[in-house]
Amino acid sequence: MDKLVQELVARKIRPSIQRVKILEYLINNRIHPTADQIFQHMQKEIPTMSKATVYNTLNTFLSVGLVRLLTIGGSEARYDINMTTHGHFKCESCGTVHDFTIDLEDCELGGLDDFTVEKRDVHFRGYCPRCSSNPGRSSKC
Amino acid sequence: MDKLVQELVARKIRPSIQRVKILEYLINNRIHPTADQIFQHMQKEIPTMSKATVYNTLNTFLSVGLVRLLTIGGSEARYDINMTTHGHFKCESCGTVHDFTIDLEDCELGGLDDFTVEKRDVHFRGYCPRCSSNPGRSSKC
DNA sequence: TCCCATAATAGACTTGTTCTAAATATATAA
DNA sequence: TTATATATTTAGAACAAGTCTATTATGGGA
Repeated sequence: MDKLVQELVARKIRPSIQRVKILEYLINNRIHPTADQIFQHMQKEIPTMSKATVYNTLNTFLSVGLVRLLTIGGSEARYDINMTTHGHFKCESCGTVHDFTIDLEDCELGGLDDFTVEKRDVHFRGYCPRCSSNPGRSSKC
Repeated sequence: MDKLVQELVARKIRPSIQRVKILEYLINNRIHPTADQIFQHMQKEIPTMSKATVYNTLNTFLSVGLVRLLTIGGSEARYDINMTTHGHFKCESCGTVHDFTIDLEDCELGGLDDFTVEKRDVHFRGYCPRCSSNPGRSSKC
């Protein structure tokens, strides 16, 4: 818990109970959760927490580089506390998001002369091992 | 025009006026438009066209692989009629989306054994040449 | 302890997209 | 042709994700 508080203080974020709990959830649940998943979970811990607080907190975390925002596919914003370089794979059957390693430095690129590239995202989609071997099912992995 | 009709018929899509006009727009305006941009434009050609028709048509095109859906960054779905392999760069200043070439075959990947990969998207963000050389401006490129 | 700034809350609001039911258009079979 | 079935379009309601606003709560420093 202390570690979490320090993580926030180091980034000049006041460690309110709400923020610490959300950070704790992100660290312990590396499932690239949506804001709503976080909100649902928080209701168990702090029943009075509002959705706006979840969004405020996530936006604060984003602005200091504590989490990254993923937008794979449709209408879902997902939050990832793993800030190392990696790609994301989303299963089209069960919806889970998995990390994979990728080194874009190896890649031949063309057409980006004079562009200033600041962020690189790689999103793959398809079927995870579990859904690949169980075609037809579309429940939770 | 005939070519457009054939393009649709070849994919077993009935070539209604609305569909042909939307296809024509996508082919002639390779700006990765949003549904709303398409809708705005269509109002000039077919003033009675409803937004639902724009979405219906785009979803039909998506389902037969005539366009691809891009979701770079936030709340904007964009449609791309260029189905060749390429990456997308979005300028964080002016919002335009640019294509670039990339060959993911060259890339070292790890952690995707047993995954069935069907779609690969590469999204870069940063500043386009114009905005890079005009820091501060955030209007149209 | 009292202030002041910051943060949290509830709910209204906005935006993008889908859904629904009715009207219209098109294709097919008699 | 005409009748009938099917597909498409339309307008607006419904929905969902996220933001905004006004109010209340919190917590650190004089």
